[in-house]
Amino acid sequence: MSRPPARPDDEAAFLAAYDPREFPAIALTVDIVVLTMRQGRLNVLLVERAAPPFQGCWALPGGFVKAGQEDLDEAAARELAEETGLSAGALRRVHLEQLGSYGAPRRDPRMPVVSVAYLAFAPDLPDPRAGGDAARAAWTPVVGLHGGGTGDRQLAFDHAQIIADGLERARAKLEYTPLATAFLAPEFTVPELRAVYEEIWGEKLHPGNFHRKVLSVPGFVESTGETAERGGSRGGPRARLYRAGDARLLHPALLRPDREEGVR
Amino acid sequence: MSRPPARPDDEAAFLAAYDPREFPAIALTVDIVVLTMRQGRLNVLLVERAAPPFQGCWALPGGFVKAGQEDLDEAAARELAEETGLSAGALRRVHLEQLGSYGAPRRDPRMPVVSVAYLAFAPDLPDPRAGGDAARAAWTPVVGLHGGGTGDRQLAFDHAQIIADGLERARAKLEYTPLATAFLAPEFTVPELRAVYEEIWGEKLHPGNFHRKVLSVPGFVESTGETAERGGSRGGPRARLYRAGDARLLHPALLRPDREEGVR
DNA sequence: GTAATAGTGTCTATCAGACACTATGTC
DNA sequence: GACATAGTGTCTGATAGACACTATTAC
Repeated sequence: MSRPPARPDDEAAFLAAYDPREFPAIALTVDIVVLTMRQGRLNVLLVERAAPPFQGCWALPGGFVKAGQEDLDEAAARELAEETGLSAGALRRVHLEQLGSYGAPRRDPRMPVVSVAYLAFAPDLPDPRAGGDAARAAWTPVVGLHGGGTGDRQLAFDHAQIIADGLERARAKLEYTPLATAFLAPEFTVPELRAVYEEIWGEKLHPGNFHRKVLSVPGFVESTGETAERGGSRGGPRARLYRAGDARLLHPALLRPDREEGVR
Repeated sequence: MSRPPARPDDEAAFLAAYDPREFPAIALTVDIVVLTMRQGRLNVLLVERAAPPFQGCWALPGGFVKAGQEDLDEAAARELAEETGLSAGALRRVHLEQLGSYGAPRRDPRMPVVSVAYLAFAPDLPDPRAGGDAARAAWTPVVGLHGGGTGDRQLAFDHAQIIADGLERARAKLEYTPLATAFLAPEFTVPELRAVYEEIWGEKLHPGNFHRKVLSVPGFVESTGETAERGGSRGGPRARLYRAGDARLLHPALLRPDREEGVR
């Protein structure tokens, strides 16, 4: 596709037609819902805000987009690297995708700010480091986070909604993609994979049927020929080890149980 | 969720920390992929640009977001109404959802512009009206549009990619939602519904199996008790009429045939 | 009449899920 | 030894798709 070069005339014409009252200054940020599994529980990365607004509240990691210097995906990857302190190599094992954009008129009390939210699936990562305008950064268990219970950390802006949307996207993605493996080490067992599904879907799955199903989907996992060092935490034989396969979509998909309810 | 009111201090502090070189001015637009069925073919709404850049090229309808005055969804609905000339009532029958955001560094040669793309499914609509910076507006058959063939209209910016992403989203949505009915009149026949699937998926479906499948999915369609005025265009009995049901998701889903290929 | 279509019946291969069972580990 | 777990076998009900068939309509 050919693209005409920028000409000063164009920009001048554009700026002349630009009415600041109709199009006031707007800021663009990326915010990232980074999900990981720690001790078998789903965690999300949060930072404590050191400055107003929402000072002292917890928020998603993120920052302003360097307009014109980076693509949105690059901005998200940059913020992710900055907030987690991950090397470029470790980042390659993290799945990152765009979740959606949020632009309610007064979601930021200072000025119009539109946030492009991203969703990341990561294996167990080291503790994050605080930095920039964050007082602290911490992995936070997802359970109860969006329920509004008394123990909840108060979330800034509309980040509770963004997290809820990210969790729903994650639940759906496990159905038809092999991305559950992104939460695990490069080599993993089928019971470990099942634990990821059970934690994110919030439901116990049948061990035998799950095992057979995973192995029957072409390209989901491939055997390493090895077995785990130890058996299950409470006994049982040592499980076989697998790597992620080359499939990008699961056929047939692993469907969540129950979904008859809540469909209407 | 409590939200502190905007305080002048906050804004001043923010602007003081704002480095224009690091965060140059950025503009935000919404662009809409409006899909409809006309004479049995899938069409997308395009406008011809009357001003540089890409003067004379065709582009998606859209415009600048009125920052701080409207949500992104509202901006998309407003642009859709402006470009199609639809009444508020007619707009209620149009499905509108966010598709994704596009922010490659020099996608607009004038200045950094991030576009929040939306996807709309509409029944057969009247001819659009041109307006604003559009010389013309026209429904354009989708076939061959993204193939880069000789007959293609040259598309501005990255709109060819946005349309391709919208089409892929549409294909997926037909699988697990009843949104194919959004392309049809309030009352429709099963063969008409099948024609929508065949056109968007680009595959012929088995008439008998499709018919039984649609009626077996709870809440997909509900009978009106009436039958169509005429039989098929080339003969056959008159089909029964249905309305869209109350399901928001299809269970079980209507899966596309073939997908074994291209999965890896 | 001819040909195409709407809709139903039927058969088969596949799949999801329930249940049973053995072998192998932890404690 | 007690008990939980990994993995396999088997059965059943649901489903997708192929095929056949009848009735109805346009031309």
